[in-house]
Amino acid sequence: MKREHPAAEAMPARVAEMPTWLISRVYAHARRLLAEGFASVGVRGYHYRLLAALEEFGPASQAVLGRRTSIDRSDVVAALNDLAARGLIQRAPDPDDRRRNVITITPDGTEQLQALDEVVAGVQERLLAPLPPADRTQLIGLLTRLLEDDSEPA
Amino acid sequence: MKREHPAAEAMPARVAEMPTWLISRVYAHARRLLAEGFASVGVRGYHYRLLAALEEFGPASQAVLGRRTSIDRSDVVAALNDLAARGLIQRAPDPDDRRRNVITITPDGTEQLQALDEVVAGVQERLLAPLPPADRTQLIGLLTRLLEDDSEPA
DNA sequence: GGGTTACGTTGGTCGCCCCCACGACTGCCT
DNA sequence: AGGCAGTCGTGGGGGCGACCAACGTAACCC
Repeated sequence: MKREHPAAEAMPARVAEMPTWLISRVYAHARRLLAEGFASVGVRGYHYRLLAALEEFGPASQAVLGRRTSIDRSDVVAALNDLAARGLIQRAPDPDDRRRNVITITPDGTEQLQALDEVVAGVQERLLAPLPPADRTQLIGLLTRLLEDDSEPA
Repeated sequence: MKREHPAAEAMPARVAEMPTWLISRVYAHARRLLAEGFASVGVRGYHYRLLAALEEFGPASQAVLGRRTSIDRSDVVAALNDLAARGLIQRAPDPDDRRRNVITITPDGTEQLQALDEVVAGVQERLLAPLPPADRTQLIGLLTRLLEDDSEPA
């Protein structure tokens, strides 16, 4: 009955309360939860983000998608290949700019996305479970502020 | 003058405020800062964690080190190889248990660790820069609570 | 028209996390 | 004493997320 993970033991003190460490732990936890949820549908984070961007902003070029989702151009290609292979998106050359592809989400894609939305919502809930609503907004606010000042003013 | 990163553009709304997303962004940010800091010394997160564990708890077997730092046994081997090659740690067979190696941090290792400690402290500062002290403790508290209830009570 | 910029794509790297299998060895239990 | 369970070090593999370099094509702008 003692399966569990290798057993945590004790972490070096200087690390235990280090924000970067806490972040990475929470990240690992979140990623795990997401992976669990996505696994059932055979999908990864990249796929979800791309589908979401497509559904919210409509058809777009791969480069734009990449910028919107913070995914590298290269990785967008691969992820879209996967999605196209499953018929969740459609790739067509842009008549107005022959360098581009216009990516469109298909009905199947929209459907899949809705299912994923529920999965993701469940994950948020599971992740934040230990916090009462007020603290959740607090946390979201704090995290957001960490990112706002991200760009170096220099 | 606007080379920057690809340029953020706009994120899908359903994702933008999603805790898992914020976490992953903050994590990416933190990781970058750490990587920058560590790069100058040619060291990675694993190395730092191991050195810290050695300095705080004293010599230990590789398995114990792995448990203390949450690093997989396999990865501990590789990281220790690196550290040993630089003379920052020393590997010796344990006379009391011939399955084990006893890992000891060398004076050079301690020295290196101190340098790294400063680097890491600087990174924490840079990461939390947008937040006043009160909010920093708030954040740390919230993150910690997300982790506490991590293990399923079952 | 010629230089610069943007696009899609290929093909890598790296950090971190994780699993499996093996041989060597210990420890415990009977 | 003998045997089985469990540990330890090690090597192998894989996966995900982020990132970078380079190319050929096409558009842009002066």
